[in-house]
Amino acid sequence: MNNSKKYNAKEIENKWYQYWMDNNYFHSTPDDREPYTIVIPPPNVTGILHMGHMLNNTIQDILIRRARLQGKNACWVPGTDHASIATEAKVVAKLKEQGIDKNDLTRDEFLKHAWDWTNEYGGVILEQLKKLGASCDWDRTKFTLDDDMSESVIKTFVDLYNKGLIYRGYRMVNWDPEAKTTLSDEEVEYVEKNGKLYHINYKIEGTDEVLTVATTRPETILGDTAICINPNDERHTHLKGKKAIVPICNRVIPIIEDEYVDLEFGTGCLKVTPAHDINDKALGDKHNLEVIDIFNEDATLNSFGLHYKGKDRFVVRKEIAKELASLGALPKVEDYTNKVGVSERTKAVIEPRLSDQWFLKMNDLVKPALKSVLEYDDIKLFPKKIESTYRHWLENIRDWNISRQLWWGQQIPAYYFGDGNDDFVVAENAKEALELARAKSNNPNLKLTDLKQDNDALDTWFSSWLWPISVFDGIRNPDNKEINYYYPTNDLVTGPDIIFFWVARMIFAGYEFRKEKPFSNVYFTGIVRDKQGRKMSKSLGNSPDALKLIEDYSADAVRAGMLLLSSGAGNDLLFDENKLQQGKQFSNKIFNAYRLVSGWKIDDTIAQPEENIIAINWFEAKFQNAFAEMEDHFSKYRLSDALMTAYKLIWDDFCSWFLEMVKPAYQKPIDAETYNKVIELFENNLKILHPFMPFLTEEIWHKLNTRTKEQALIVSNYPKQNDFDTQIIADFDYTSEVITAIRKIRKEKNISFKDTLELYVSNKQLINTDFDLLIKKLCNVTTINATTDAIKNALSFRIKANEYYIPFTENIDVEAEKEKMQEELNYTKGFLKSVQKKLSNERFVNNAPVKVIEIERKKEADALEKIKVLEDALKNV
RNA sequence: GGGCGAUUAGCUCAGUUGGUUCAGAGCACCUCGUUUACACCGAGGGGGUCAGGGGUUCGAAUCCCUUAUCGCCCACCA
Repeated sequence: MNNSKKYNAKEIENKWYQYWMDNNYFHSTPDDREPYTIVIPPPNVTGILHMGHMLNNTIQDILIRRARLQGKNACWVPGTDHASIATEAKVVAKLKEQGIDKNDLTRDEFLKHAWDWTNEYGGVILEQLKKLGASCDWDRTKFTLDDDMSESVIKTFVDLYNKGLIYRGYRMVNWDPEAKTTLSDEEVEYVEKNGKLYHINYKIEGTDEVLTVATTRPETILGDTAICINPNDERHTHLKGKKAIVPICNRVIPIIEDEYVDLEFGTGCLKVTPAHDINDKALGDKHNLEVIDIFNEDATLNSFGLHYKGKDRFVVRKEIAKELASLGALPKVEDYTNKVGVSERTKAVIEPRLSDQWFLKMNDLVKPALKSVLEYDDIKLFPKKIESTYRHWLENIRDWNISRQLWWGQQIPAYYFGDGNDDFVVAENAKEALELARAKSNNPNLKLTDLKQDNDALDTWFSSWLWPISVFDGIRNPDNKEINYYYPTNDLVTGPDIIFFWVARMIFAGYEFRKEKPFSNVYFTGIVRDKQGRKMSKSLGNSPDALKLIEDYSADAVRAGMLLLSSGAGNDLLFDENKLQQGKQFSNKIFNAYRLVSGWKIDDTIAQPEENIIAINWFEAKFQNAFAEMEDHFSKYRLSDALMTAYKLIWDDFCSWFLEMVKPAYQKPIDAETYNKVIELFENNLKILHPFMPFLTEEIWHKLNTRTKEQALIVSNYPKQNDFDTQIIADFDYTSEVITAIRKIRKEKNISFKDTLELYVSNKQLINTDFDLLIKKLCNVTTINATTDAIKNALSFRIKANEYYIPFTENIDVEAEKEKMQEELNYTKGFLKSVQKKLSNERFVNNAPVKVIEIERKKEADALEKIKVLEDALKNV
């Protein structure tokens, strides 16, 4: 027996993880069992474990371990994401430190650096997940840039292109000047920024008059190609048909009219810069305006910027304001806050920019995804309220810009063979492209070297949206055994922040490429915040080191602690280390329960005491009750409630009640029958706790299980759900109240536990008499006798509405007790009055259900009885 | 600007169809206790006008209206 009173997790956790791996318990291959599949939301390959990952992966591991115990073929596919823009930015930054400029490298040279980086630092997070206990099938680890994954992506692109769903277009897109790439709408976030609203005067050609427009981006005047007024604006009627002169560049531009202009905002005049604003572009298209792009790709000004050429837009903004002021063209500058779009990754301010990009048409893809979630309930979202967000996005979806001006990712499989807009083909490889190009160009002499592949890479999410299919090779080999077995997967556990980036798009991909949903349930975790409710972030320094927490508290404690913190799906959780401490204490409690049991001497010659039989029957029912409750929680994805149920079952019912009831007297042996049952019940507790705290439970399982009926807990069988005796639970609840009441009397009256008390009961029919034995054992009452009138009328403590009596011992302050009885009497009378008032209300009696009225009548009768007894007792004192 | 959600004990949260069990749980707190698993323990206990106001009903934490505060998502107002 281990003499340490404390559970030492460290060595134990490493030992068991190794043991599970050595025995291949995480590995899954298709067989005739029911599959249960989860694909991990692949973390960024260069990422490290943070609190969000811990929560998210703990939940997945709980689900997968439970399924494994249920006898399903559990398969959890791990992997990482190449995260094109984030990783490329990191690599570029690292090269810069070494004095290397990305622009000086060829694509291949750059990719070599990126791969070196990935191979060196990538995948660390997967090792960290092992520390957490994640039981992923590591043999299946995937990376979104693996050859087979990339092939699937390219095949998909070609397929969608051939279906006419992918097109190339010259559009206004979100431009990240720092990463020098476009972004999808989802990659842009809007932040409130304090800026200025500049009022700028434009001269009217041929007059001395000026008109004033307001703008937050004065540098863009150099790209102005019109001024727009509202035709209904009487202030500006005289301007119709005239022309304005842009200050500084002195370009003459038309004054156009459009009802789009808001009469209320600013001066009622709008400058139109079609190259740099999406609305202006629309106006420009409508009125056939010239498009003047004044920016380079890094948002410095180009030659249209005149003497500002080469300067950054924000520098120019300040300088041009000065110049305008000196020209007398800046009548007013006011403070102004507005929402500015920034890159989700680089935080650079986005510029709307016109360029050639690839787009995926969304309208048709959305249709089945809307129906499956919102109409057929084929895919369930937890929490359900997230469905309205989902619906809103899908109903307002716009085409997806899938091209990125990056190298780290799948290169777009479009090959150009000429300078015309349409001089390109799309194919899975260059050889196929050549054939297509020859046909399309009617030039059989085209050579491979005449083809130039598109420089752009695909959006990362264009590979991750295939994840549940591609990890089973279902794109390249749609009929393979694995995809048919594991797909659709069961549960997806992810953060709500990527519902559009990823979750919705996987649903699109599922229906488009497999004609079937990718998963049945989506569990959205909340955001992990600090105690003050702030988001955890590097800059605030409020994010604890995940690995250090595992080190300090053990993986089990961290897992349990995170879950204890957690509320339902979708709710944020406020991280508090005390909860991890609670998890650790729980580990220790269980460990000590093991120590107790393991110290018992077994004697198979002694008969099983009656009270042990009743205790066992009770706990068996109690266990089934809790187990059913847990299963119900699981069915609703209320994992923290499920854990809490197990926590209370083990700590309160098993340790505090059950073990105390069957515990043999000091240095006395325990009968073999009881002992074996205790072990079995202990093991059942370990089974239901295992998904939450896998290491501790595996450790104790092996210590307890010397009968080698099952090898390892992780692959043992979950308890069976049985009908259970609810009466015994109710009887015990009643008994425990009696026990608590007796303990309370002892405490209040300072009666030592060593002093034996006499207990009398007025109505033996009330309870299962077997429980009397437990009362005796746990309360040190020698005899339980039926009351006599003499006892009833004597001074005594009354328990449970006068059903039990303990005669006063000599040390009792009789007057104080009398006073208490009087108080209780008064309260009861008041209570009776309120009940009777209710019962005398005709409308209540006429309208309320019979059941409710009966309850009130019983309350009345009970109160009357209680009053009578109290009055009698007081009289006799 | 539009949509969604929240507000219940000191803290974090449960409360499914309005009616014993509805005012709860865990933690924290208070008191007592070192009894032969565990003080990371045991036993006992206190604590809430269910955000404010109004309404429907015999009856409301629960349904309706309204006010306040907070959060999230979406949106091109220069």
